[in-house]
Amino acid sequence: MSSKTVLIVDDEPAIREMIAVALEMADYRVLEAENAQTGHAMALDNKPDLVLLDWMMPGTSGIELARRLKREEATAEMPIILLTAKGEEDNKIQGLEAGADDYITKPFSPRELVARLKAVLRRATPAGVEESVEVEGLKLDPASHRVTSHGGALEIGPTEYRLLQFFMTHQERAYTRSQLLDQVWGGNVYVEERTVDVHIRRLRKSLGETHQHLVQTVRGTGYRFSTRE
Amino acid sequence: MSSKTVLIVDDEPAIREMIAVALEMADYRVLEAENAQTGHAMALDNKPDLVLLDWMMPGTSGIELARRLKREEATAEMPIILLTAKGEEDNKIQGLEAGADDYITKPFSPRELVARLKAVLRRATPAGVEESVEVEGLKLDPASHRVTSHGGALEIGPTEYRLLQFFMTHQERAYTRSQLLDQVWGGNVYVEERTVDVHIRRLRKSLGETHQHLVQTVRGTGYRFSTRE
DNA sequence: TGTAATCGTCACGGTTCTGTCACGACCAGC
DNA sequence: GCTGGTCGTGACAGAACCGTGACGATTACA
Repeated sequence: MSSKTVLIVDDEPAIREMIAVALEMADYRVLEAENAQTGHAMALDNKPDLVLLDWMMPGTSGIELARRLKREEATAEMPIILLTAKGEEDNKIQGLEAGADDYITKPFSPRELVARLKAVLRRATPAGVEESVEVEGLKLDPASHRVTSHGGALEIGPTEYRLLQFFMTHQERAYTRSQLLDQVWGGNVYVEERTVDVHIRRLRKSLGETHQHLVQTVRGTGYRFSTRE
Repeated sequence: MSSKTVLIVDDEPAIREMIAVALEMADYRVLEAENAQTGHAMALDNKPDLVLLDWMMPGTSGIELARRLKREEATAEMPIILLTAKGEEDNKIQGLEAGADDYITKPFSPRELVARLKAVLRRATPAGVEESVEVEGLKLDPASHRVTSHGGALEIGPTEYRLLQFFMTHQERAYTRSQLLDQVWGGNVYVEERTVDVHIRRLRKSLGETHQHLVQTVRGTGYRFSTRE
């Protein structure tokens, strides 16, 4: 699960900093902008997964920026959370009408912020429907998150599951350890290449005698999933 | 099409009468209550198809009653239309947040009332009443709001009930904590993901030895309801 | 108003998973 | 047979993950 990017647009550095720290601790990537103009530009350039917008800012206000973002094709789907000072509750409806997805009143706790942000992101990212794959009686079903061999369930760990899923959807092609780390582990983790070997081993073990042969070593290169040979 | 029942809750007899006449002419069955307490009781007893609720009433207010009705399982699905005096427009959002389905400002014409009432009813009644589900002797019956194990009643809390209902109508599929929060708790609540674990625990406890195995942990992902394995 | 039920959160501990290492088997070319 | 490189394998410590009991807060109900 790759971490999401959040753009913070607020004119007060202290607030930005506070939010940034909270979000980074929760494993989000953070971008900052100190006014609506640069915020707008960054939203276009970096395509963040969510925008945190201060209501009151010198120059273009947050709500105005929200309207603009919602109006433009490229950013219309981008979830927006408005930040507002206490006592401006009445503006809530205005904010929501401008297209904001949620609305947080200052002061707020970092916990609350992260929780609501998660909730908004959850709503915004519809679950993808993945098809199940089957090969020689070996079946992987993403919906139930299950691997079966001729109907019987297979014991398989999380990483082995992802590895197998990748292989079954990318058959007949050899991948280097490096490529597998990218695809299965996710781009920015530092892991020894040999670690792949260990998980290949574990995957083979999980697959058992019946299906071991599907995971093939390509000496000098890496591994391959194939029914042939 | 059998005629629908509408419950009117308003402290002014004249208004009740006016509405009642309009509705009866449009072939609705009408129930009347003059305060929130009896309104609440009648909503439970008579299960009207829709509730017309005056905002301002002596004692418990209409909006408060709306909140209660939405909170209780038995009446949560019941559509609510709030009636309010002119000039209280600002409260609109409050009303909608309390769970009201529509909002009519006095004074209104009988024609308008009936029209909007029809619209709400149309939206609110999707095809099909909820059917009871049974699996391996475990039965959940939405009508009676009961869970039984081979006929014997099971102690189960509200949240556990909703969780079980969701699971039983979505078997064989793994859900992340996040998805469960969306589906069972409702989109915009801000709750820790681990809270799901706790309710899973409570659900398992309620299900007892006999049915525990149906609620399965999918390590690294979430949970699943399944009869297999 | 007090009591019971329910809820969300936390902290602790057991279990499982993960990444790394070390050792040895295997392979190709000399 | 020797050699350098590659891969399989078992072991292990730390991290991640999940189950569980307890607690305070809120709400329902008498």
